[in-house]
Amino acid sequence: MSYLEELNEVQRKAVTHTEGPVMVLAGAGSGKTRVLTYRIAYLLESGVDPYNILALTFTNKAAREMKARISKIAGEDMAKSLWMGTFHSVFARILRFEADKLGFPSNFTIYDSDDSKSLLRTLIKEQNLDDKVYKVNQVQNRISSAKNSLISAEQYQNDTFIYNEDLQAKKPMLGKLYGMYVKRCFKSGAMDFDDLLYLTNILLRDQAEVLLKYQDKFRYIMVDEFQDTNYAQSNILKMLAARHENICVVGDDAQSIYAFRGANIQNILNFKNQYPDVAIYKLEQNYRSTKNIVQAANQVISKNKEQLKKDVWTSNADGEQIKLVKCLSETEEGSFVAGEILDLKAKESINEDQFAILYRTNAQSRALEEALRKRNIPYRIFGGTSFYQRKEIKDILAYFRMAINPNDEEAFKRVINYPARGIGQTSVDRILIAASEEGKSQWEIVSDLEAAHLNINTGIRNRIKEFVDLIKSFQILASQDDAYEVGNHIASATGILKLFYSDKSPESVSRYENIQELLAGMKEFSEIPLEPDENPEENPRGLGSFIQDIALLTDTDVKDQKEDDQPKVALMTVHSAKGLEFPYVFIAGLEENLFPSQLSVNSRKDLEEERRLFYVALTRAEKRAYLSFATTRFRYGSMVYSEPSRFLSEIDQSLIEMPKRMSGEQRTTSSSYKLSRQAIPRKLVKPTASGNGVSGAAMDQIKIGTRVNHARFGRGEVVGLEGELPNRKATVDFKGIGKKQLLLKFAQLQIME
DNA sequence: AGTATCGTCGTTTTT
DNA sequence: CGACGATACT
Repeated sequence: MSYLEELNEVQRKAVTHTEGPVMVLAGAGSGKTRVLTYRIAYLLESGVDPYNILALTFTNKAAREMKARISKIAGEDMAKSLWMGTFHSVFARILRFEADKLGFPSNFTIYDSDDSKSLLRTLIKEQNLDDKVYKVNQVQNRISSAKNSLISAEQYQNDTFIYNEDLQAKKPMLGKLYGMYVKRCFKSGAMDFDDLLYLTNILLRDQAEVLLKYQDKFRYIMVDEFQDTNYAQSNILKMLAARHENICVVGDDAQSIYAFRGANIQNILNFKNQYPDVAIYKLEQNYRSTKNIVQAANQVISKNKEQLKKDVWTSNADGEQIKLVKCLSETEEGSFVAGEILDLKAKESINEDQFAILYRTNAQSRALEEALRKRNIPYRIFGGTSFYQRKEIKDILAYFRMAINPNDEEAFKRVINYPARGIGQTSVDRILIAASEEGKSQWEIVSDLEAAHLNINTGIRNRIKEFVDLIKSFQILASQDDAYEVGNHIASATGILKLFYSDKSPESVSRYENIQELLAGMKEFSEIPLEPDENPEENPRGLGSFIQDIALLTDTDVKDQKEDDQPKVALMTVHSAKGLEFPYVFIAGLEENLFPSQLSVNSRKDLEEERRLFYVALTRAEKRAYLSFATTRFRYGSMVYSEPSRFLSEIDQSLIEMPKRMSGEQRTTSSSYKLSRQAIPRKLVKPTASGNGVSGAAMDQIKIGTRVNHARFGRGEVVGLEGELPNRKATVDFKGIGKKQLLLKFAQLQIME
């Protein structure tokens, strides 16, 4: 086991201490991933069956990378059989096995957060609630945190404390919404992200034999980024580990940055209360950064009250001072960053992939991107709208979902009249009402039209039947063929492909390309050779497996098909930079109310999380860190003045250097900047309807040759008439505009004397 | 029925 | 400012 020699003493102890509860407190850059990897390899070499090891990571990417490294040490076969993945993906897998015990189909859909929102929007409307009071995002948050705290809808509704909270917030119906939301998801055979954790808890809590089975299976449990687990997650761990207690959690309380998502820093702070005989190893030697960076980061984090004591140090060189840059605007900030990158590339031949630009909010990326683009610096943005969230992709995925689970209400909503097949809003609403009255899903209503009490005419009835037949044909294909064949068929049979192919507008071209990219991904998926443990009967390369596979992917996991090998500057939020490292790091927008965020400055707890976030940002840097702030910045469309972030003053001045500003040293003394240049709201000049429109009675007075006036097109002469009243259409030749066809009942034409 | 325009809202952060 | 949902229009 030669790799043990690559470890320092504490690392080696953490790796070889395999029995009983272990907590590894790993400072930034202290070789945490290496410890986890080697620990798993060590277990395997000690004869532990890979099937008995569960390793949970925070991102799919981390899981993939770790698997790759274990393959190298312990062999591919071993690595393949490990249960390794994110909480969500591992427990989704288990839930599929055990779905029937919860009354769910094993091919349940996973609602992403847009699907949940859409369902909530529907429910709010159905209940005739004011959507200004019941804001979808807030409702979703409330339900999400209830689930993360393992509070069921019934408990929620019966809890007077919660009810009073909601009452005070003037939202007494939240409990009811929660209950309805759960019911509708159930009826749709759908789980949202939180359900994957919540329902796993329910499953393990209520089904003793299931719990026993997985307790026995997962004899060794390892958890990465433990500081970011929430109650639902830590409770799963507690239950699973209760039998063997071979649980090893790795984390850094100083890097806990997901409290907003329910992550509870107390999980790590209290781990030793839960397991009194826990062995704690502190990895304090940083191998990543220079002394200056480590020291600056330590100074920052020391301002936090809530933390476990740790002493991060490094034997690396002192390195350079941290560069602090003041800019006048976000544009100038972008110019500085881009200019600096060009400079370093030219003078020290540093490649683009050595740089990362980090920011607090995604909205900041725009100005930075523009600056890079202007100078032709290749870059790649992580985050933002993911490939799978694009409309054209979600639409076609909705057909895939219908083929696998037609009860999926959100998918149904998307495809019932897309592409347009003449089933209008009114008919869709009637189907929805019928479904809710009869306690069925919308699919159950339309697939048995004869039985349903639907007030719709035969024309629409037939179109619905065609739709049902179409979906049924997809279902049959999906059960037999591989994902690529079915996907290809659906793309053409629905007419979606043609829709974008025939239109040559740039958006359509790009949508067409995106669909082709999706199909290429499906092809790749379908061609993966079968594993010995996969049952061909279950069509493991079919559409169902495909959509299950991609449901939990984020954009950082998606391989960009257009990716070339050209090195690129990385742009991302600090959150998505967690776990990564770069030689040169720019942290942009270090301003009060931005970093720390405006929403966090009023509470010590939130502020401490912002500080940890800054700590994470700073500790990504290996060689050099740039901190920049702008004195003015556009926000909500108007310019605001900003103060430098308080975090900047938490670093000792001796570690900081303010380099001379690059280009044109504009003086900031000009008092003209004091004048607030508030954006003046555009005055809207409403074209007032002049005179009365032509009423029903007057419509028949319009003849060919009648001279008329139109509010927008001005004066013209009627040159043609067709159709019967009240739906008569007139062709009017407008002066200087040309002929227009207008429906008389809408056009509000004024007859000229 | 489908499109253009209007109006509102928001910004953390993501599995 | 920009995205997106609601509405107004044809």
